[in-house]
Amino acid sequence: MKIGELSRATGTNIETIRYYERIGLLPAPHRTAANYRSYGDPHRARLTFVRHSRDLGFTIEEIRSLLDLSDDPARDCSEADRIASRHLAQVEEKIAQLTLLRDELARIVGRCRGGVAADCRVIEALGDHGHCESAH
Amino acid sequence: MKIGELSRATGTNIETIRYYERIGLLPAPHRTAANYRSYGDPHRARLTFVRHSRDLGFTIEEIRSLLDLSDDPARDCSEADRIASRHLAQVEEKIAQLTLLRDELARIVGRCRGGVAADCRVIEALGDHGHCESAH
DNA sequence: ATGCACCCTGTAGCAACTACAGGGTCAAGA
DNA sequence: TCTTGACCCTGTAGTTGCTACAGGGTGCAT
Repeated sequence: MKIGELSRATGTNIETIRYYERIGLLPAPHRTAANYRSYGDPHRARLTFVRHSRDLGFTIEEIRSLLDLSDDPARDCSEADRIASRHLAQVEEKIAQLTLLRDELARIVGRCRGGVAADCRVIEALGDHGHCESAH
Repeated sequence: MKIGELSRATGTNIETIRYYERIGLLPAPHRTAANYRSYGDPHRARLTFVRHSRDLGFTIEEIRSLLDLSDDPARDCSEADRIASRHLAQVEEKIAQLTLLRDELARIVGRCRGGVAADCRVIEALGDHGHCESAH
């Protein structure tokens, strides 16, 4: 299939597909006589893997490691588990951070009573960390 | 005070301070005879505002708007409230997204039973969105 | 006078794309 | 046959919010 079809089949921007090829995440496909890229099912599967992993927040480098792993079926699976577990921990930490941040923001937003900027509690709170209830 | 002192006083990297000046977020300070930047308390307050807002996840452009607002004390505070509320909504959406993602990751990680990559459930799950329980 | 901490400008790098500019290819319709 | 339009190509530059140099100047203490 041509790049446009692969793009539609995987929900990936054409520029992004070419970008993945350039950084070596996807192998260079065959070319037609007109120099068009021509993909097969293995390419589609690999790109699906990449997109799904990106959707789950894995970095390109993590995905590279995971792909290396799946390219070599004899290798130990524990590395994949380690990468995914570390990522899970990072996501959990991010959630915790954002939750603190949300609480702080909610407190700030809740203080607005209208009026002019000179008396604005939102602006005041942003200018003074001392108003905050938690570290962030 | 010199840039190093301002840096220590606000916990901001020196390069970042110069960057903020370059993009017009902080006004250019006076210079000493030796061409050193020389800051006063208003600069420090403004930088504190910026850093605090960044810590809370506001973008540079949002901060620019908030600063414009606080520079003009006669203006209506509702715009500040609107910016902060919208940001709060974004943070809440991000938390919701990450929570879905965490659940998906936890499911994937939980499936690893060791063994070789050929049988790896982690890698299998990444390659096939069909295993997922929710959209992401 | 010499070492050292500090300051200056300007540019390039990071992640992970995205958006052109400027061109080539191909099939369908007038 | 010509032309229109959709598609493809390469290469480069932009995005966000910094961070990290390189290569130089300044100021104070020993």
